[in-house]
Amino acid sequence: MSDLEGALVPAPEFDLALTLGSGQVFHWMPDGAGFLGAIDDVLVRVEPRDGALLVSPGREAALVAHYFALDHDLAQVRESFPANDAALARAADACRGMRLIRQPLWECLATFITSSMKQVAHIRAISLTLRERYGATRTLGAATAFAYPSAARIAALEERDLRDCALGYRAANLLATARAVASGAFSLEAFGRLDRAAAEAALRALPGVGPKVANCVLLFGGGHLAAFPIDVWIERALRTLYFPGRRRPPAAGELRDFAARRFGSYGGYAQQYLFHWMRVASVAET
DNA sequence: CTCCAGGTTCCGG
DNA sequence: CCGGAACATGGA
Repeated sequence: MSDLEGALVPAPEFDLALTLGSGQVFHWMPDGAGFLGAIDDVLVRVEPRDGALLVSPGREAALVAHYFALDHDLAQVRESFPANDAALARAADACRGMRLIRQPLWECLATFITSSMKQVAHIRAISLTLRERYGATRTLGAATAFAYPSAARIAALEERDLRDCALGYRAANLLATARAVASGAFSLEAFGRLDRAAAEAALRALPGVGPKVANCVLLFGGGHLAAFPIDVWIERALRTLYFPGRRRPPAAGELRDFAARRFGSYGGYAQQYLFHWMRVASVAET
């Protein structure tokens, strides 16, 4: 860490550690009182400083502010939630300062393809291995880290190479999707102009992308804040909070429709709060 | 050893 | 549309 002070970016109501630890993104490393990580191709160090974010010297403050979505109006997010939902209000309270960051689309898509049936620690390990082996090296002062490998880079590999990164059956899916992106069959630029339904359909056509991963990409990489990924934790949360004591638990379709109706245009935030709330509660039990 | 993890796909009702 | 089973890997 340098003694040279970098730019100070205003960051009210922002909890950096909570945001980076909430299962949205998997490559940031703790570094003293801050974190070190790549934003797309740029290695950055950020550290909370009394309502602001200290950004490593020479790095664009605007890049950081955009990535961490410091412009999201969290009060408006909370106000959009159902007024009588005490559980959600409690979860939102426990997650004060958590933001839904804007991830580069390709690395978000690729990372969540590798995330299926994996614990967060495993997802982090896979991301790190892929970056170390196939990503571009980036330095910041004495620190070194790696960008996520491009779609073209992964497309040039063989399935064997990816299995060697502990991807298991996900290797074929990541490879085929990388090739679809590299060839232009799936256009990352065109994706940004699609509405939510069209964007979800385009994602679902990719191998290894089902409803859950598609919604993670819509939410974390596509800026669709109404997207509502339903994983095992959220399923558990919805069942226990909103369908208690039901003989046969609601099926996937019913849960999806329920969430869309109940949580509205900032459903993604509701989802992230509930997700984190459930996981913290689970850790507290054990 | 068994169980499960921010699921997807394919198959038979 | 729905429930089941297979699919790799590693930590608890």
